[in-house]
This record gives sequence, C-alpha cells and structure tokens, in this order.
Amino acid sequence: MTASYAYSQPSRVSAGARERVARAAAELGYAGPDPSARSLRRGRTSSLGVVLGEHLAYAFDDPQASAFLGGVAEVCGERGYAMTILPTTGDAHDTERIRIAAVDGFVVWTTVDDDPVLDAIRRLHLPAVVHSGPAVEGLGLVGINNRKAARAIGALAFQGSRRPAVLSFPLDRARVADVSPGRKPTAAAFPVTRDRLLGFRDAARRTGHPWSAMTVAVCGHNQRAEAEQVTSRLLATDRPDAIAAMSDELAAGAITALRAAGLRVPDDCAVTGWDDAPVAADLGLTTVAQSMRDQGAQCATAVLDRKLTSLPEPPWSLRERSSTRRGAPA
Amino acid sequence: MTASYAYSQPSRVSAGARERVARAAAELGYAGPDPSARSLRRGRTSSLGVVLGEHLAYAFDDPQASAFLGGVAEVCGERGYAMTILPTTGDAHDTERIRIAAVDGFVVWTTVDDDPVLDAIRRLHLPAVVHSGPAVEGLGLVGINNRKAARAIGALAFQGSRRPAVLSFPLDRARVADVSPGRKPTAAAFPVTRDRLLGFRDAARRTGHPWSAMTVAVCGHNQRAEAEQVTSRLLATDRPDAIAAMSDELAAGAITALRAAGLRVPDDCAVTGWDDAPVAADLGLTTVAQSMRDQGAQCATAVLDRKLTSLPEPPWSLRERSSTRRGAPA
DNA sequence: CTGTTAGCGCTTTCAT
DNA sequence: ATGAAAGCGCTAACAG
Repeated sequence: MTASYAYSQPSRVSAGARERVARAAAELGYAGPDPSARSLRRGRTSSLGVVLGEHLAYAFDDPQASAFLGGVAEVCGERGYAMTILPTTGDAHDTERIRIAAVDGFVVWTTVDDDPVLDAIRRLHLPAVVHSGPAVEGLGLVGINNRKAARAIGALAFQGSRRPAVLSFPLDRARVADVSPGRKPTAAAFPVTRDRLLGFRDAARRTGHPWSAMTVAVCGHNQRAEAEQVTSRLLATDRPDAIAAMSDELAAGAITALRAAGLRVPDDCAVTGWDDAPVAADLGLTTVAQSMRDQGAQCATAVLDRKLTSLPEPPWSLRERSSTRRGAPA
Repeated sequence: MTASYAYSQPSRVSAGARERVARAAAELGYAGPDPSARSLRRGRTSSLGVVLGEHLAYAFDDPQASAFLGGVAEVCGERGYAMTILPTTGDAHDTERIRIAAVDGFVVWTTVDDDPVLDAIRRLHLPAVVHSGPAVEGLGLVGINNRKAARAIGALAFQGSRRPAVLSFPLDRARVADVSPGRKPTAAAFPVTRDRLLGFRDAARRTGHPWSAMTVAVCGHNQRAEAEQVTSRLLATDRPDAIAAMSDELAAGAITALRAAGLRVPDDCAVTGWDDAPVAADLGLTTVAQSMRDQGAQCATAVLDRKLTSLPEPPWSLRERSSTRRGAPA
C-alpha cells in the first residue's frame, strides 16, 4: 500500500485518495508512519541531542543551565525538532548512552577537558557544539572569553581591597568544596573554572595582590546554599574584604553568609557575581551580564545549520551596581 | 556480516572474534549500530517523551517545572533512557510533533482539558501519564488533590480576614492577566487552576466569605514579576487583607508589591504560597509542601513500568510559617 | 496523479 | 560459537 504519500507529501495525492487513506487508517487503527522506520529511511531523526553534566538533576536546578536549555528549546521548537536530553552519570556507560541516542547532532553543556563523552561524540561524525569548552577538534565552540571577562569583573571586585578572595565553581568532577590559598588555576579541569581563575589572577596582580596569598573558596555545585556554607568557612579562616564569585548564585549565597556574620556589603566586603540573573538585580550585584538563553539558541542553530566554525563570540558586558566600591583606586 | 553480536550481546561472541570486529570497525570508521535501525528492529526507542506546555521556554524558567523535569531525568538516567522534550507551541502542528516523536511513552506536564495533544497521544497507544490533569481515559494521572489542599491552605490564608483575595494561575491558554471578583471556578480550562479555585471557594465559604465578593487576580504565567504587577493592580482596586496564591512564585511577587505599597505581612495582609520552594523558606511563607521532583520521578516510573492505573496520590502537607495570622478565629 | 521496487541497518530466529 | 535468512515499516526514485 503506497499510501505513504498521504502522510509524507499530502500535496502529491488527490483529495479523494487522501480521504480514502484517512478512512482506511481510522478503520485499521493505524496512527501514522512509525517514527523509527521513518528515521531509518530518511537518514535523520529530527531530534537534537543535549548532553548535560553528570548531575543531570542539578542542571534543572541551575538557573543558568535552565536558561540555556530554554534557548535550545526555542530553536528546536521553531524548526520542528525535538530535543533529546542525554543524562550522563559520570560512569562508564555514558559513551554508550551517547552512541545509541537517535539524534542528528549534539549540544554539549560545558564539561571537563577529558570527558570521554566528547570523544564518543567525535567518533559519531555528527555536528556538535560544546558550550563554554573544552575546545575539541572537529566540534564547534560557543562561549565568551571567560578569562577576559574575569579580568574585567575582577578589577571591579578588587578595587580598593586589601584582602580579596575568589568564590569558585568546582575544579573537577569530584566537586569537592574546599577553602585554600593560591590555588593553581591550571589545576582546574573545567575550562570555565580555569579561565575565570586565570582572569581573576590577572586582575589580582594588576591591583597588587600576589596570587599566592589569594584565598580560593571552591563550591562543589553552583548552588546558593552551598556557597553560603563555604563562605562561612571562608570567613572563619580569613577576613576577605572583597569576594569575586563565579556566578550570581554563588554571590547570593556569599551575601547571605556575610550578612549573617554582621558584615555590610560593600563597605566591609565587596561582592561580584556573574551572569546578571534576576537575583543580581534584586541584590544590587555588580556582575558580568551575558544571555545564556541566546547562547543556547546559538548552539542549537549552529548544530542544525552545521555551521561549526568561526562562531561569533557571544556578547557580554559589565553591570556595575551597589555591591562593589565605587572608583576607589587600588 | 553477522558481527552484530559483538555489540548487542558481547557475551555470545568469542574474545577473538570480538577483537577482530573491533579492529575492522576502527578501520572502516564504523561507530556502532545505527540507533534508528536498532529502534526499528527492536520495537522500542529507549527514550521517554516529555510534553511541555506551549511556552516551552517558560518551562525552564518555572522552578516547579524544572524540579519536575529533574525527577523525570533522574529515573531516565537510572534506566538508561533518554528524555525527549517535545516542544508544543499551541499551533496545529503540535499533534504532528507528538506523532513523529520516536519515544516509548509520554509524560505530559499539566495542561488544559481540551488540549488536542492529549488525543494525539491516546491514538498512539503508548503508555502515558498526565501530571496534575486533565484526567484522560486510558492515560495515567499523577497529582495531589488540589481542591482538598486548596481548602486547607485557604483556611490558613483566610483566617481572621475580612477581605480575602486569590492570586491565580492562568485560566486557559490565552493566559490573560485580569483582576475581577467572583470568577467562576469552573470556567478555568486548566484543571489545576480550577481545582484550586474550587478549594479556595470552599475555604472562603467556611470562613463566611461569599465567593461572589472574592477578588480573583489572574496571572498569565507563573512568574514573580507578573505577580507583582497584578498584585499592584489588585491593591489599586481593592484592599485585600489576605491573599491565597497558587504558587510560591506568585506569592513572592505579591509580597514585593505589598511591601512596595507600605503594607506589612501578615499584619496588613496575610499571604500564602504553594509548593514550598526554597523561596518560601526565605520569605517565611505559609505554603503547601509537595515535591515536584518526586512527582516527576513517579510519572516517569509509571510510564516506563506501564503501570498507569491506581497510581498513589503524592504526599502533601501544610507548612505554616510567619506570613499568615496565627490561630485567629474567622 | 498513482503504483511498483528496492533497500535504509539492524536483530532475531533457526540451522549449522 | 558462528552463519544465513527474513523482515521491522517506511520512503525515494522511477515507471506508468
């Protein structure tokens, strides 16, 4: 029965025939072409794979990740694509999960340098873009220049400070929370963490602070509650008068901890965030503004259009508010 | 070449043969079985479809929807399933999008009674669960008894009040924001909205407030900013001394608006939320506690196990905090 | 405008 | 432990 046309190319079939096909289908309980068979034959699945880090659950808790997914979703919706979320757990099955995914391409949410998933994707020869790194031969890369942005926001955070500190994303997949000084930026396995540490180091040096004395407080997850705890620990061992955080979430947690300790922002301690999420406006946070939503859309577009090279760097800017000291010279 | 075993059932192949297969594959650039072909042959896709409302983008902005997705994702991850997000836009193509989705079952995020997507799913004869309604013949249903819970939280909200009001989710897909009294609960096309309105009406009647006098302020989306605006409008026309909101997000927006108007919570106006999200603790909000994450997991489990009937009602409880008057008789 | 043909790549009997 | 054969359901190319 070559009534397949009635579904795939209705225009190529007379109205009468279409009618008869529809009636026969209803009678037989036929619901339309089988998606797998169609994919096999057509050679495409009309679904975009999105690979999220090992704590998939957290991806939905993280407002930045959610905004990013929203951007991807928007593009998928417009183009009639579905969006296949690929849960990776950090175990050995991850590469297999990637391999068996019926998708036409991948968007990878920022991960560590040696994530085996990256290699698995490369082997599939499907278009793929990594958000924020790591850079992988053959895959696209979308993200801002984190080092440069960190240098810029760091300058605002550290101005007029005597004892600056950094509140950091996790260094690697172990996601250990830890407070210690002079941590080597290059030890970080997440490119985002590494680049921002490098930028903060640049900023610190320019304001006369040797990196060896800089306390780096590391959070295991981009979560406010954890940032609050870690900051409390930081305050117990150190007395920072400026904290540059890698996200608004972390900064929000820091502010809660500072207030609990009876410290004022920015008088006793300046704080900067990153992302310009809604919470940044609420808290008057000086921050790096960037649109994760736009970046998600950019990633999806790049993959679906197979334009993986020379992707433009997304825009970012400094948003100066009341959580930092104004114009005081270093 | 029947070396297919090397991939699908490695145990049934000698180590030597496996080795040879691997080498040949590497040489030919063969990356492993094609997922579509495998799905076609096996008759299953190893992906679970998740249908989100028309504003897919908002799903990721809504903390409750995100938590729900996190729960679904968790179960999918455990079972080696991918999760296919199906963007529906409210247009005529939605049913087609559902139909061509290569998935083994569906989880549907709460929608309106007459959503054509529900019928499309039913026709596919795949296991499906709807979260929070509407109830559909043949599909599973997971969700709390919203009317009962609304009656309970409404009692706390309205106690000691002279002029109560309700801050509501949208009534239908038009998502019109609006402030008006005595709105008929049964006019709401979203079962969640309808049931909660019914429960609030029950609570109002019990505390001696005729529903016809009750102002219902409707928000188009579950967003704090919109709730703030709508509440401001409510305050301009009315002087409520109690507001029962359908979510913590809406309640948070209401509190912002109340404070901006110089009103104290709960002295000038009591406020209740719904969900017990983190923001509820921050604001000391009296609320209905339920775990959207657990409910997401329950939906996914039910679909993957094909256990669609007699699903247990998820637990919920009242969490009384400082945003309501204490024990004052009505 | 409609019908026929071939084959997408795999897995699963069944037979060796 | 391995090989052969059949067919999952569809669509694109071609012929009528």
